[in-house]
Amino acid sequence: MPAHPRPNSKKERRQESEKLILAAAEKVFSEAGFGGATMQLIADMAGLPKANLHYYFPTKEALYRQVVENIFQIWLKAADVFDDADGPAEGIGAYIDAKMEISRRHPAGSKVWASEVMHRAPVIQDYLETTLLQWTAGRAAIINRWISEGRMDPVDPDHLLYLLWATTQHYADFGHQIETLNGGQPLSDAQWDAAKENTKRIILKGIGVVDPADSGPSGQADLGSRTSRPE
Amino acid sequence: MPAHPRPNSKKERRQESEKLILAAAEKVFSEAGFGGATMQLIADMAGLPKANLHYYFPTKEALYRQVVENIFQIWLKAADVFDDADGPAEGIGAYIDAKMEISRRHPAGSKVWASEVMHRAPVIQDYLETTLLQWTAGRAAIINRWISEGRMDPVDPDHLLYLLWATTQHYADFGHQIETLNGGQPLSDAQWDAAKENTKRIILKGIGVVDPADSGPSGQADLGSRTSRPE
DNA sequence: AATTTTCTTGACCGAATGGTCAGGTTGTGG
DNA sequence: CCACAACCTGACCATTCGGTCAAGAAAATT
Repeated sequence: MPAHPRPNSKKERRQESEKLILAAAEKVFSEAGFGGATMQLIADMAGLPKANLHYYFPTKEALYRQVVENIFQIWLKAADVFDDADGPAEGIGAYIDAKMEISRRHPAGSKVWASEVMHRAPVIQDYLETTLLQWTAGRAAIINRWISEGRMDPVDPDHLLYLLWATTQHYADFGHQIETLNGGQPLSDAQWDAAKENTKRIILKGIGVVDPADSGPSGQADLGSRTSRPE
Repeated sequence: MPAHPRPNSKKERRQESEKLILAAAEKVFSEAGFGGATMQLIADMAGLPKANLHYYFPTKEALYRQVVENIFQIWLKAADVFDDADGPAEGIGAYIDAKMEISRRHPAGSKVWASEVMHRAPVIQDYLETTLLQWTAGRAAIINRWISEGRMDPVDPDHLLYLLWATTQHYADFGHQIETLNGGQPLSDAQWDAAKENTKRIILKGIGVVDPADSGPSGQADLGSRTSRPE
């Protein structure tokens, strides 16, 4: 038992290999879909022989499942900003920011998740029925409380959540389409900020949130707004 | 030359067969993705021998391309309501209705389209760069005109379109997730109406559209469905 | 050093896939 | 009725796929 974990300890190497494989798998699955992805392609992208993949992940499905579960965790974690908020302006605004950031930083994972759900969630249906169902109910309760407190319009919480999910996820899943319509260029930092601000402004105004701290100066469409980065 | 085209004329049978195959293909592609779909599966679902598929569509890709192009046409056609409108309330409202209806009536096609774009549009990239680009520019011009006329807030037209696409498409692509969160039941007619009304109300209000003719029953959101789960 | 455990990998396998083709059937125009 | 074209399909093929395995290499443990 080494007092100082050397850079090449057994466990570390295992974790590094798994991480390497998972990263390659996420990319390949996102680009080709589960059916179109091949273990050979993933192996090549990870720079490992195919048989080595099967040492760490016994089957293609096991590897895929791990990729999906990883992105699901990231997805759920973005909810923290929702819970810790004092009101709808802060909570929903920060949630939009957080989910937009996920679309920006994890486009591959977002696509894998979208693909999984689109194909009737063959491997994470249980998560949908348990974790996600509870999560949604909890957030709907928060929204309903805000509504009853008169801090926002009476909207259906479920459909509001769908609206948030759809809009933010769109920037990842349809990123290629957006890029094409943007002259073939990926969105710049300023454009990402503009996307966030536009989305937040429209939705927050749309649900009747009037927060002096966030209502913006006279509703300009200008993209000079700054972005708050939660840690 | 038969004066009256009999029900089994050559051309009619051909069109019927193609239609049958395309319907089966759309379903299989949407459920399994391009890579996961097999010609055998499509053949079984169409009730035809596999070799027959290859008579009408030489390759899997040709069949897939046809499916994608078909849904793209439906997609584009929904734009008509946008063009014919007198103002943002009518135009955008009707566009949301039309696209929601597509998500409802053509969920399989919508998923195929989403999947195609998600995978970097391998077969319809040219459509994105030509038809869709022009379409988008034209609608952005309309929106900008409405803005300059003071009929809505100054929002970025592109991001507004993304918001519309995302929200409406979500009800098809993530229909399975919505269904799971709805207690495993598909959305009822009333729930679809609620989804439409919620979406329209939030977005139209969010972009500052105030049209007395379209502000719904009794101005303030009466919104029949507080909870979307029927008891 | 000896031994046990963990890791690595080229070679291989049965199954499935997209696609082909030859030969047969059916409809059609003359 | 004939001849031609269009249509249909069971059998077949080359390739690729996910997965296995045995034999070795590299650590960890004793």
